[in-house]
Amino acid sequence: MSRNRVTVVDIARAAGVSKSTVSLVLQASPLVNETTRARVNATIRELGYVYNRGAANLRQSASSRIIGIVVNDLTNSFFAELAVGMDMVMQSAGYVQFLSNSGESVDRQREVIASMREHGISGLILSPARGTQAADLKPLSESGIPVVAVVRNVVGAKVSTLFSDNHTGAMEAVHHLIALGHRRIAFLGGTPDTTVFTERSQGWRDALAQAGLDAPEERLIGSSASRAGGAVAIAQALALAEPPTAALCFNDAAAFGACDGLRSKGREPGRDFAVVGFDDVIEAETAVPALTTVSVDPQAMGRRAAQMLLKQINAGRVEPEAIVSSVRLVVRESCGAGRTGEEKRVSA
Amino acid sequence: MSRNRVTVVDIARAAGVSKSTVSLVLQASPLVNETTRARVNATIRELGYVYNRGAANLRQSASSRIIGIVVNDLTNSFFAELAVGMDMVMQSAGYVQFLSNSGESVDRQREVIASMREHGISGLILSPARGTQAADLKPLSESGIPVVAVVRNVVGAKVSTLFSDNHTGAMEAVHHLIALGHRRIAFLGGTPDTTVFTERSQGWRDALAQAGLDAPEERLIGSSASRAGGAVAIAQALALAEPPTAALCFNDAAAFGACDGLRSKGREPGRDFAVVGFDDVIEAETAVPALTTVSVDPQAMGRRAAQMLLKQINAGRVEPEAIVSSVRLVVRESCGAGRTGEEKRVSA
DNA sequence: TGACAAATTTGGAACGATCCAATTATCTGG
DNA sequence: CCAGATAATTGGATCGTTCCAAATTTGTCA
Repeated sequence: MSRNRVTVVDIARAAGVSKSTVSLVLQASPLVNETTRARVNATIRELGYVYNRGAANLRQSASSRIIGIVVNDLTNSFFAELAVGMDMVMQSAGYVQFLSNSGESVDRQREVIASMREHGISGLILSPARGTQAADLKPLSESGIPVVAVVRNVVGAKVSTLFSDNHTGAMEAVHHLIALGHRRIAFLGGTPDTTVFTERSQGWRDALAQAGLDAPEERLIGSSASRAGGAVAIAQALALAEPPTAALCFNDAAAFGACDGLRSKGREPGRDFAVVGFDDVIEAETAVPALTTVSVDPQAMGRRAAQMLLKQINAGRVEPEAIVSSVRLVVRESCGAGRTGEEKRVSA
Repeated sequence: MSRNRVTVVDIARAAGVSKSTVSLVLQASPLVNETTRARVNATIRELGYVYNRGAANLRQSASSRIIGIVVNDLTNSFFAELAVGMDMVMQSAGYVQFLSNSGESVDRQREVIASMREHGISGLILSPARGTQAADLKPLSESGIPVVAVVRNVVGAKVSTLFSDNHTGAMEAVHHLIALGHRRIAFLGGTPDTTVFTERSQGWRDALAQAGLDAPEERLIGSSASRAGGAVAIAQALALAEPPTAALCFNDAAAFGACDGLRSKGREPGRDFAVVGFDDVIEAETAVPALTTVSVDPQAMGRRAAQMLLKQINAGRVEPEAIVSSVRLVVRESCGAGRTGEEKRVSA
């Protein structure tokens, strides 16, 4: 067994003060005399004392300085960047995170959240697995633990939310493609069971309708929201009687897959077919051709979500707010618009 | 404030037993009578009791069931997959992880580890930031907390290690390129300040030497280990007086970048130039062309690291072991070898 | 029925920090 | 040199659980 740990009492004894004084020093209280503080701090270093946050958290007042983050797929770089953004903010706020992957399983998500709760998280950021019910989050909000839902919605849950403006983003992208002269524009990738899909595909439909163009359902081709899924979807699109000449993809991964699929059919994305993605993950900028995409800036979104949560934790009371973060179309090469040059610095 | 939480005492009162009995029920002790157990469990559910692990951990015996994971770059999918593998094992072992990003900063790494220690982790898996000293891990091992270093080494530290067999993997890749008829083979990407780089580049050198071929230093072109870095490196390689016809890249990200760079110079990877990566991240299989790469299987490596750590935690004493996990060359399209067909299922 | 064993249950003292009220040391000005 | 204020320090109770030794209930058998 590890040797018995050093506690405040040990420090107190060694420094010749009471444990109360040591506690005050630990909290950097102004009440304690400078020389005493120095002596205690020296002893702390000398004995290799490690603060035991668990013990401190026992008093019902204090916050645990732990938050939970649950995402559905860390291997998707969108979520990885989201997590990194959260990590940054939390780290500098002196928090530490439990970070887990639900892998789209509500059961695992439930287990993980329960476990985090036992460990005393003071807040949770959740990118809900498909099929998450409001009831799954009920216990959290009932015990006053703030929750921020990101990316996807949980209908009926009284939690804060942070989504990107999917509808507007999709519309902008489609408008851009129309302006470039395209008339048959497809929507590729994604599964229809998320609000994100609904919003993005509706944006596609609405933009086309606004321009007086057709949005036949055969041009809305779902698939898994991955690189592989994008490849499958583009193949299906090209096989149509009236194949599209451009596509808005559900996300960047699907867009990359669409580019792959085009190449394997001997077509060059950006020249023979316009591809637009959604999210603006890091590789979008350096890929060849650089991906035109609707920038969601997942890292910034992560930071924002973390700030929302911290605000609620500090406020001490749960006051759900709903924020829709705006998006902007970043025009690069894959849509066939003139390359701006500004994006070329990397490969130069 | 949140309403005052439900404790064992509340359960005890409501169920008409003592808190000790409730505690026994919580630990599923066989000592307690069946009917009593049922009654207590019912009360627990009824009152919405949440176990307070922090309080339990106060008794010096118990393990916290928390481990820490620190990686240097979560946005790199190699590390994301590594983390997911660990998450899987930890989740089913009933553990929960603190997961943080050091972003290659030893200072942040130190802070994060210190914070995790205050929260009472019972083990740590670390993919060390560049420049990590053995002294940084000393306090951990001294207090008996097992540490597993993955991917990179920390010289002089008494911790368990899990690396991939970088030297052999690099040699295999180069042998393959030689067998395909290449004579001028470059090594692209990566920075020389990690053991991983040393091992992989040495494998490149040794394989060439074994075949009686030259390994001039000008063909060893370092750069950041990223997509952008790979693009820079290949540009430099093509500008040489005697440009190489093939390259082993430091990792898959650099290899993708090299492909990008080739294309922007009008050369098709796999046809005009052979590219081999290292790691075998998920996209390697679905990219076009599919990337020939040395498979490290990061997710499996993550699972293995987690198992090593759990073993040590359960053993109760720190007994460092060093494991080198074997790698294998996965031949796909980017090296110009005939496509096997087996890899084509996705885009079909 | 009583003696003894086995099965259950139970107070109370930990664990390591915080916080309050109370105490002691130090300073100030008349 | 002392009253009164201020500064600094300090016991002890407390948080929610576990664990031990001891107490109580139940069961068995002569």
